[in-house]
Amino acid sequence: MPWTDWKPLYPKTPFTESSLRETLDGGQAFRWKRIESENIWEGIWGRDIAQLTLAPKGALAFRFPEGHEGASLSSLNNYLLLDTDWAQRIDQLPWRSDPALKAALEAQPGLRLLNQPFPETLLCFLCSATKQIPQIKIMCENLAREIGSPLFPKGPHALPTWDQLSHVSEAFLRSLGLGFRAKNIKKTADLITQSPGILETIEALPYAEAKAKLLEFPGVGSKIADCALLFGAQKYEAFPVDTWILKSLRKRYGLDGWSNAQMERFGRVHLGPDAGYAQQFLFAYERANA
DNA sequence: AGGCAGGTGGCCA
DNA sequence: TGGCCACCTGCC
Repeated sequence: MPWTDWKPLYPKTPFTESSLRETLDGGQAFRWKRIESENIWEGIWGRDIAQLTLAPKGALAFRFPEGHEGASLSSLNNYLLLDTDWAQRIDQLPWRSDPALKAALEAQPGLRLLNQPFPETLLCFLCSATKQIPQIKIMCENLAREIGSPLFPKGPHALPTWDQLSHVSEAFLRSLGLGFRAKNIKKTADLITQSPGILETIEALPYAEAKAKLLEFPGVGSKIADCALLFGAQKYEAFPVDTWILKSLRKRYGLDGWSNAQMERFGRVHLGPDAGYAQQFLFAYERANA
């Protein structure tokens, strides 16, 4: 596949090699891969595809497949949230009074959140239950290849839409390696297609109401709902509590014996309106030190 | 070979 | 609310 020439992008907050990797391939998104032996990342979101690489001074360079540049640049800018002042957001977090958070922030300078399409974020995280990142990526890849539409003739595939998912059987989803997640995805697809516009509605709702609606979908519990809202709907109050955050809060904050619900509440109360952003640092930090 | 993994939901006290 | 368990599948 021929690509255009590299062009520069200047994010308000600079990247590093490590923050680029952690942002694209650290568990927020599941469709980025590193091109062999080169420091190039290739990723697909919605109906767009791009390659990225680090440029001098924390800038990025990007390119698109030749002939498919279309509206991609504004989409890329929006996806990567290049105009967001992440340093300013970090400064608002309570790191001054929280040594554990301070250490996590300093370990991953340049880490940021992505702004992924909401419907596919929900799908990816429905796949994520009790799976590790490499396995989740394989499931997403299978879904895209077998059910999703090609981005352009002979091109790679987008993740399937919920409408496309509603047209396949649970057995077929199981054949893609989804296991018990197949039933949840199938049922969720049926519910979504029965209520046209429901995901757009949910995405536009305030955090608490959006979460309550998401919890009505089978297979979507508190953690998956928070991931979909944080990574796919820019609800930064969302504080997904997974096994890593559980470990982090137990070990570094001394919250032994707390329930997941209590942990969630602690995160949102202690870390504030950008709790989800802080969560991403704690998550990366805990995983790096595993 | 058997246990465990970015969880959820059902059941029981 | 809290504890316990089944649930697919693949990897260590």
